[in-house]
Amino acid sequence: MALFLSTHINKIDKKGRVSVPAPFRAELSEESFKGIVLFRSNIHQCLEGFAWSYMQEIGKRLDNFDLFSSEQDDLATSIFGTAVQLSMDGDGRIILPADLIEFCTLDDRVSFVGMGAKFQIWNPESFEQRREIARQAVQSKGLTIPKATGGKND
Amino acid sequence: MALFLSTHINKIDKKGRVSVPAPFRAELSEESFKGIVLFRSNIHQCLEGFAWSYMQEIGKRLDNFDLFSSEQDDLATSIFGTAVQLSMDGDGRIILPADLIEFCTLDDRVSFVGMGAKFQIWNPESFEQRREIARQAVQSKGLTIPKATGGKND
DNA sequence: TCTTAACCCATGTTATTCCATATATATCCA
DNA sequence: TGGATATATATGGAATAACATGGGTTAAGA
Repeated sequence: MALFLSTHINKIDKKGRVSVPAPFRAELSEESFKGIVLFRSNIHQCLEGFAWSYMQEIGKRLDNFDLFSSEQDDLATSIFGTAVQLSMDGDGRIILPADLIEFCTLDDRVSFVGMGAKFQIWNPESFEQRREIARQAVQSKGLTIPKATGGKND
Repeated sequence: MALFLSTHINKIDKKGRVSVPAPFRAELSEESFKGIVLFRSNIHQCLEGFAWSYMQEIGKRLDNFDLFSSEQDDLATSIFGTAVQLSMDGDGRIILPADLIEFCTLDDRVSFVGMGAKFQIWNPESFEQRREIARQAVQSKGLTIPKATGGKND
């Protein structure tokens, strides 16, 4: 499984292109589709990015719902219907669609934030505030990572 | 299996032709029949679109009902009875039959909405409302993607 | 004959590919 | 250790290809 780490800030050129950070590209190199899948976060004013195989996994799980059930329909609409698949050029760049740039009010620079299996794309200034809020939440609530459960992924 | 992603808005020309989005065409390229199957949604004012091979999957699932049961009969009628098989021209366009255009009150533009294994065809304005309703349903009902269950697809 | 669908080609726009360069990091040799 | 040389990365721009769309022409069917 891909593991995205650290925060990288890159520039958007006037054609809307951004370099995907090289360490992220390395994580994606084993994928059959060498590109990323983005969609709007429901919580923050940012984008969530995944590897293609992760979307296939979600697709399989959605198959566990009855076809045409309202649950399946709602989830598929809000997940697959709003996702965008972006391929990379030979230099590891993607083109951010205008509506997504607008959604997270990006200017000329973006932060790629590693979140483990996924990553987020932020306006660098917005992310600095978000980082501080997250840090305080972890501290005040005493949040910790749950222990391994011996599940299927071990 | 084909995986349809994202929402693409295309135009209907005065001859009734619409381009199937190129990424969708790519997903269909491995099919023996390079075209799509459409039928009326039972839930929404939209069309359900599938690759030919997935119609066979639907047939299999219908077998889980008792043959001659009223449920089986109703579903088979509304799905297979109304389905139309549309082939694409050399430029990847289909011609939407007039009764289907009327059913989802399409004007001059259509939204192709990726839903994973299937896709939907909407009037773009109607779909924007539908998208928002789906988003709220996912949030308010707390819908999540189920964990893999070790079913037949693993 | 008239209508409709299939086929072919043209065009503007957008995305992709290719190449060039600057900067930073890593490597190597003295 | 220090300096010179490679390598990787990010970024900019130009050439090329793909795509959606429009129109015309032919073939088929009622």
